[in-house]
Amino acid sequence: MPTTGGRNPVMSDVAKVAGVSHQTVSRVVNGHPNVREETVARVRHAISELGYHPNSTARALVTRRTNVLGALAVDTTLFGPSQTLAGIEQAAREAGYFLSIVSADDPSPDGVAEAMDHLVQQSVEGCVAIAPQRELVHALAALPGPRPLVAVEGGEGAGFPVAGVDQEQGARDAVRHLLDLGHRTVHHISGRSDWLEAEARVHGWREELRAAGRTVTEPLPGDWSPRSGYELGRRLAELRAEGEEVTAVFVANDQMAVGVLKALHEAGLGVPGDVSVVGFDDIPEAAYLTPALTTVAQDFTRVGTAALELLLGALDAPSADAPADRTVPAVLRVRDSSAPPPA
Amino acid sequence: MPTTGGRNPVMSDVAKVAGVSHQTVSRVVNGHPNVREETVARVRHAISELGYHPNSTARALVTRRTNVLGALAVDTTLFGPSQTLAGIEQAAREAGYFLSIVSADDPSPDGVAEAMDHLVQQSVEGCVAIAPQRELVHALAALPGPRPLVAVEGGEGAGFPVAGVDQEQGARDAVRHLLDLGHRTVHHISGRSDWLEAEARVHGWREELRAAGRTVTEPLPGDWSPRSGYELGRRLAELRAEGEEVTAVFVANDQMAVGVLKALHEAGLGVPGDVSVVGFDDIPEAAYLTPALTTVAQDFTRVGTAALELLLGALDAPSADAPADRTVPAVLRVRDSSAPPPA
DNA sequence: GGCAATAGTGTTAACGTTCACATGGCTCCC
DNA sequence: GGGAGCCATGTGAACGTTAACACTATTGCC
Repeated sequence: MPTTGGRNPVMSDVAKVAGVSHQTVSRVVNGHPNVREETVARVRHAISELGYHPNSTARALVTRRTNVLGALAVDTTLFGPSQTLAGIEQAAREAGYFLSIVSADDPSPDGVAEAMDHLVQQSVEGCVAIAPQRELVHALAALPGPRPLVAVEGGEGAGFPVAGVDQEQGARDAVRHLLDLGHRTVHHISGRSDWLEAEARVHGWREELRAAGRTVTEPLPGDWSPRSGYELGRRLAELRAEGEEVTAVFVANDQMAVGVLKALHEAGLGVPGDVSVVGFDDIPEAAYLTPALTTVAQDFTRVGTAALELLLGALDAPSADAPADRTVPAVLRVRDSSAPPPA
Repeated sequence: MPTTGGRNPVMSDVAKVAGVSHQTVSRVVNGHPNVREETVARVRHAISELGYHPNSTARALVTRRTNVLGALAVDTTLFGPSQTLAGIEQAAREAGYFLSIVSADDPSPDGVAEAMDHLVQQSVEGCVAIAPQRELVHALAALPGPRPLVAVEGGEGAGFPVAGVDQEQGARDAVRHLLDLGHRTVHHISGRSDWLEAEARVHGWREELRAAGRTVTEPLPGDWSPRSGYELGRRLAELRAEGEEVTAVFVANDQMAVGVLKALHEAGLGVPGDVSVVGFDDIPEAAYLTPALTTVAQDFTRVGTAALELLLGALDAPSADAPADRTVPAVLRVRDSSAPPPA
């Protein structure tokens, strides 16, 4: 049993054992065609005997390909981003890439710059950024960060391809559903105003109401948290107590919807008897809330996969052609929290 | 303005511009002390003029340090793992390491082997594995994967250090809280039986009841999902209808607790009036459920940080001394879903 | 004033791969 | 029978960095 004296075995060790040149070992390792079958076998044997595995660093140095992609993540405490990240990881691995992640808790230009610098230092070949905030997208576009870059939920016109769910269509579907049930208008509790998704949902909601010629109320500004949902749910109950017609509310995410349900319940309002509630995201708990929440599902895994496809496309064709975007449809899941308005 | 003709600038380009040797550039880049201040300035200027940044691959090749740590993640759809991952990432970055993640959707030996191989190929310097399942821990221990390795929530005796929350203490606190309220015994809805955390919570629950001399009922086996919580919640209601004394239930995670609340509500049982419910995890929604859920909070970020500290320790002192573990306390958060039993 | 230590810099050789090219030996075909 | 072409293999030079050592001034000290 040959050994390499404590040292990790390298190609020339294998070569010596197999009685060939290091180059032939390289050919075997990389599946090059023109190697005699018997030689391949001898090299393979030497490899397993020594426990050799190729040094990716040396390979990367000479090929100028690190095989590493970067991912910028924000707020992975939220359901969406963490799911998307999982989708990206899976797709990256399938494509034979490694994925290095860095999170920017802080969407300020400085925070993003630091995070991106971390990726550049690592010589990533490309990067996908989960960039739900307007400020972050701008910081990203201005920065000399890693390229190519694709964004998730980044909004158009940023100068790089974007993959995301059709937020506006999802919002319109939610509103249409409520109008179809007979509600005269739909209130809205919105997400953090600096998030593009929040904005798109507000826009979809408003446009669908406008198209139907309904009253458009002022959206109640939340911050995605259950707490803010709870507070705005109370506000909604107050409005109703003051005589405003509040029979349906479209809440910008499920976490806030949880808070809304609690607030309405505490105010003695039945859901969906008095008020219908529709959320967004379809978190795993949604179907098991009381009442089961009608919501708009986003296929985050598909978004992650789509983002990676865009990135791989950009890597294959480094031409500076117009960035094509990829949009995944949102789908409404009707459950028990929406019903016709009280008679 | 000097350029390098399309090529990425390398050290010798900087050296030429600054009128020094490449070695001096290296010294400046690495903050070596013995360089004249004026030279440093000249080199720095050349660096920014050329937009040079050091090639991490070449550096890694010669120093034999990749500066990359690996993380094996399972089921990042769950709240705990995704939070922990975020904690690990943050700690890794602060320590100057890159983090490469790989997820094993499949805890079988093959799936783990493949995931680990991916990390080995990348020459990670160490690895932290989020290994909540018994099978996974064993696969990990048997595998010739990356070393050093630390596990999160892996249970002891696996042969590598483990960081985790004190599940058993958390479970005992939950049970004690319910007993203190006056309940004669506490039922338990458990997590997936192949998860070590599930087992530890069952154990803590059982021991606390035993220590108090109370009846220990058969745990109802769930799978962490809201759906299973719902189904077992119905089962619980049935048991009660059949005359069994069911006044308190300790549910192994909050997601299942959501389902339990729904099932009890549908069965016409009040929480906490008829039945008290205590969860585990303290997901963001917990405080805004109806009623606000009493639960046991886990500080996942701290667990991630602790795991990374263990890993860094192992990297510094590669001696094969006994692996020390790190345990983070769980803390009970009393809210509205627990109260004294009905009179 | 001389000798050792030290600050500042340069030269050369690794690190472990892949790439480009060279070298034989063989087959094929006119 | 002799060159064109292919197969199987080897040789040497990259890739861009850091480590080791060598070298020259300068300083400190008796």
